[in-house]
Amino acid sequence: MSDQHIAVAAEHSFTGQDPHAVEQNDAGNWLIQRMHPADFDLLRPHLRRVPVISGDQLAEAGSAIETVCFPESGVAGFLDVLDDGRKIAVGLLGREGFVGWPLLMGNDRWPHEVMARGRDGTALQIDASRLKKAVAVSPGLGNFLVRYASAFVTQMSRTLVSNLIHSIERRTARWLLLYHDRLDSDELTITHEELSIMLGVRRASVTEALHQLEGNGSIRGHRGKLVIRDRAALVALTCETYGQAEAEYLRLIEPSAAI
Amino acid sequence: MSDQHIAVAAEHSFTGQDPHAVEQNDAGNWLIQRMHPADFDLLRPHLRRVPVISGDQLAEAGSAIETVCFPESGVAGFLDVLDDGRKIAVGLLGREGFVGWPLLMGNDRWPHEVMARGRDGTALQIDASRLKKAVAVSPGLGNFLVRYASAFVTQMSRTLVSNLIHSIERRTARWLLLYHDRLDSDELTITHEELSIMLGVRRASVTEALHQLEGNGSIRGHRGKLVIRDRAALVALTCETYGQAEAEYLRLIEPSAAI
DNA sequence: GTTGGAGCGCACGGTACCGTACAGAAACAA
DNA sequence: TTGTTTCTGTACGGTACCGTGCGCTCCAAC
Repeated sequence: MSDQHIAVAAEHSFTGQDPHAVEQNDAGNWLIQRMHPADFDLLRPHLRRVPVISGDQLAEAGSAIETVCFPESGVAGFLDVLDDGRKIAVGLLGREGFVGWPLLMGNDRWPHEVMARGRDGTALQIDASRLKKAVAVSPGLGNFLVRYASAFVTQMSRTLVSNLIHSIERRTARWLLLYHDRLDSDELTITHEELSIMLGVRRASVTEALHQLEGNGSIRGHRGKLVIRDRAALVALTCETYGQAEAEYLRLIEPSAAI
Repeated sequence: MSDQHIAVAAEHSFTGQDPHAVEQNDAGNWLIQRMHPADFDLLRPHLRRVPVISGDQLAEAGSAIETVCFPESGVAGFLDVLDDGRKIAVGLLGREGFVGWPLLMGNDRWPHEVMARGRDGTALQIDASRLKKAVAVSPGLGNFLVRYASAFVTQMSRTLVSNLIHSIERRTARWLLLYHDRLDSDELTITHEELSIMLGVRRASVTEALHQLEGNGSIRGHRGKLVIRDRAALVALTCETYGQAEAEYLRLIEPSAAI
């Protein structure tokens, strides 16, 4: 967040460059890190590091996509918003992706609400119009970014399956893994209430599920916090709904080859 | 299917053109119809009309995308395949879309199994490599096609929500609407068994749900067939999980404007 | 220290599903 | 006709959820 922002700026001030400039090697976002350097050069003049506070609304369902951001820490929950105001989580995104993939699919409006979660941190932000121009110049960049969208859709698909066939305990295990993957710490800052929204169930059901997970030693719960103690046990509980989407991400993003 | 194929070929034989050539106006697929004529010209030499029989496997999860097809009749169910062989439906596609949208998202492998359903009919098929070349020549075509992918993802998202918050009766109503939209007739050829796969529930639960729908007069059931008698009643049952994705399709596809 | 709120534990009856199973009815083949 | 398969109706006990509500505990604010 702000402190970090200042720290990063200071770190580079001695180079004589714009102190606000973002460099590819110090970017905390995996897509920024792994994109072709020439593509990064297209984006760099327009990238700015901004603070992201847990609870921030990064996008409003139905409104125009004006800025896109590449998280460097924390997570972003994608929520489908119903007419009655209820919100159901359809996916989770962190520093491995970017908030704005619908733009790369030709959509100029947010299909979901996006909420910052997990921890306060930073993101690299760019105006949607700038990104579109860069993609027009470099089709390879567009292809690279839309491959992430493909990976996210796979995650959505697995979430759908998990919701349909698994108990709340298993679904909770899966969601904790999605969180854990995207944060640096084994200690997750999350309440039962928030998990219940993500899973689309009662808060009390989450409490019960977490007790079961505590029972077999895979997690420890404190007030507003959860500590991951046995990841393997969690993975085992998710059966096949965790891992495939993550492998798909690596397959699609790791190689810089275009289709 | 084959009969229709021959009929279409005969219809054009007197023009002196290649009897197998596909014309934009007589294509039954909405995307083919609505794409820019110049883009259609890029595809035309490589398009072929092929029969599609209900039950055909159009794609195998995990295998390479070699051909892409634009259905002219019937529907295609997208299924996530689990390690134990169980299959869960994540979406439905018909003549309004195309089987192969993952390719336009930079993915060279099928993320799902795709099964032809509903009725026998035809599709316009093209080799994936040919389509990629056409998209490389015309970015506008790529943008147009990937916008359909965006609409499909919205449908997936609503399916996820529907599975999470609605009773089997409501989810059945929604699925019947998705079918009905993509077929010409009020009479749907579908068994309880098949619906149960699509909804991820017991076959007996579907039977029960259909009886409820018959009870309020919205459908009539026969052996292997269902007749839609009151669409509005079905729509009402789906609450907000039907309609939004369909509106999104029109918003993204109707105008030929690029972003 | 007191107060207030947020987070959590727990309990109640209710119900919408589940897995399984079996038999009748319709379509089809020989 | 007879058999065979497919589709449908129905039943059973079991359970994993649900909506609701209430009270405890921790923590922060004052």
